[in-house]
Amino acid sequence: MWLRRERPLRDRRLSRAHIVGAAVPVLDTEGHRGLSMRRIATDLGVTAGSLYWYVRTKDDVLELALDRVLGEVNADPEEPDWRHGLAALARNTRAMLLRHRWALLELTVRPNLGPNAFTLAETGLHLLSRAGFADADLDAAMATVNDQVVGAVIAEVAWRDTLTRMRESGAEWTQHATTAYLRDVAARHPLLAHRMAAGKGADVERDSERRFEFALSCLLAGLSATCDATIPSEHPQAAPAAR
Amino acid sequence: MWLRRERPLRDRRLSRAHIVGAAVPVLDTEGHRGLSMRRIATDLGVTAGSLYWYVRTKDDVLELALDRVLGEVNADPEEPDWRHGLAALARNTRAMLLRHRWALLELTVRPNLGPNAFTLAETGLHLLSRAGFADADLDAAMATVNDQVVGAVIAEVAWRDTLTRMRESGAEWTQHATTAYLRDVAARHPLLAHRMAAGKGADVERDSERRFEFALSCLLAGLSATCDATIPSEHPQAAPAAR
DNA sequence: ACCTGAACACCGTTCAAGT
DNA sequence: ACCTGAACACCGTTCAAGT
Repeated sequence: MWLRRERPLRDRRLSRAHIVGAAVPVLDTEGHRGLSMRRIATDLGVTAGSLYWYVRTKDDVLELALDRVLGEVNADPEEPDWRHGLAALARNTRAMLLRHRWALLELTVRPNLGPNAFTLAETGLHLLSRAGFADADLDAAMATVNDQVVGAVIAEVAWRDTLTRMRESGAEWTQHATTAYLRDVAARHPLLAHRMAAGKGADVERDSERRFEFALSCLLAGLSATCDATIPSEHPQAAPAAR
Repeated sequence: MWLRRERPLRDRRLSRAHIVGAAVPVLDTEGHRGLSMRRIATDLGVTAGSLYWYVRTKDDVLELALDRVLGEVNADPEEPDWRHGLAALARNTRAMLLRHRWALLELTVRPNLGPNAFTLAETGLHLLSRAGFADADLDAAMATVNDQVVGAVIAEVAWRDTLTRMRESGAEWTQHATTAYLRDVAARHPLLAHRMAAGKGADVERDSERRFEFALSCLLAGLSATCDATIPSEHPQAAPAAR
């Protein structure tokens, strides 16, 4: 996609920018299911076939849409404390992904070669290199943080979506078949049962954030320990100050 | 899905087991794109409509297929060293996901309520509880490990898939447009450029494993530090032995 | 109870033909 | 150069009708 330059413009009514501009709102409000080439076309007052003048497949549209929303994430590569910088980057990414939930799938289905993706990667690398990582470890550390964020938000979104879906289709938790199935599960899995009981009246919003922060501090502690072990002369402090 | 019990059998030619038995091989060899209700039906010598007697939507089929392959992951909840136990669970999960790449999408698109999913969750919780985690922290720790594994394998698979796709469609790395685009990117992003240069002749297989192990040890170090901080009386050892 | 056959309402993509 | 209109080859799902 990013290799195919947009055609020079003359008297046209469309452009890639127009197409993503139409696609993103549809994705935000109706999800992947709601987006079709025909839908984008009619929103732009045009025929479905026309889009193929600007874009080779529907996947191209999604790739463009992803890079657009990646542009919404901002992070400061010059933040003095690399831990704070990385944490901010992670939190901002999470917030963006919660605004554009469809983007998670695009982010994960292929590597990301758009300009905004590269910019974000560079600031992440910059922060981690200042932490003392280099070469293969720099790659690995960056990947670890990214993967944690993506994995966490994926799980969070999946959970939130089913909760709202269940709210829409009536409170199925209290259905007979459901309680029977869950009782069966609980009987076989004591720890799971204990956790399920605790999660009954939980606040999804707060819990998700707690978990995200737990994972983040856990990971930063692990990264600190790892880079201190590799380059012990870098940070001659008393304690790595986890959390 | 898991709430709708299978109908009692009489003289039928089909069952849910038959359906997943037909679906999984198609998914393994041809991916999501290759799987359609009509395809499953013809493979079973039957009409597409028939499947809807056993299953309510195509999503049900995918949910069943996911739980089947989750059953391939084995892990020992009684492993004495919880770190070893968790690492093994993580590695086995990764291996399974590399065998059934389509499963990643299913795993992430909704929470997972099949019997095999519950069993795996229980052994993970068991290992972490023996590490000293409890209540909300137990949840969070489990989620952190899961999310790391899922996030890492997603990125790995996305990367591998594009590599093979590029191999199939001719070596596009050396195309003029590609090199121009990448040179442009490299000019703007020094650290990225450095890493891209290093990744030229890399071995994907080995690198993926290295990264996975890096993330794993990083995370286990972070978890050890966290639980030692919470319950310092639990493990009165000299050092947490990271890596 | 279980399965067929045909239909419905969609898809993404292609491509001649117009302007 | 850019867009239309119509077609192609598919989808998932429904449902009367058969057995």
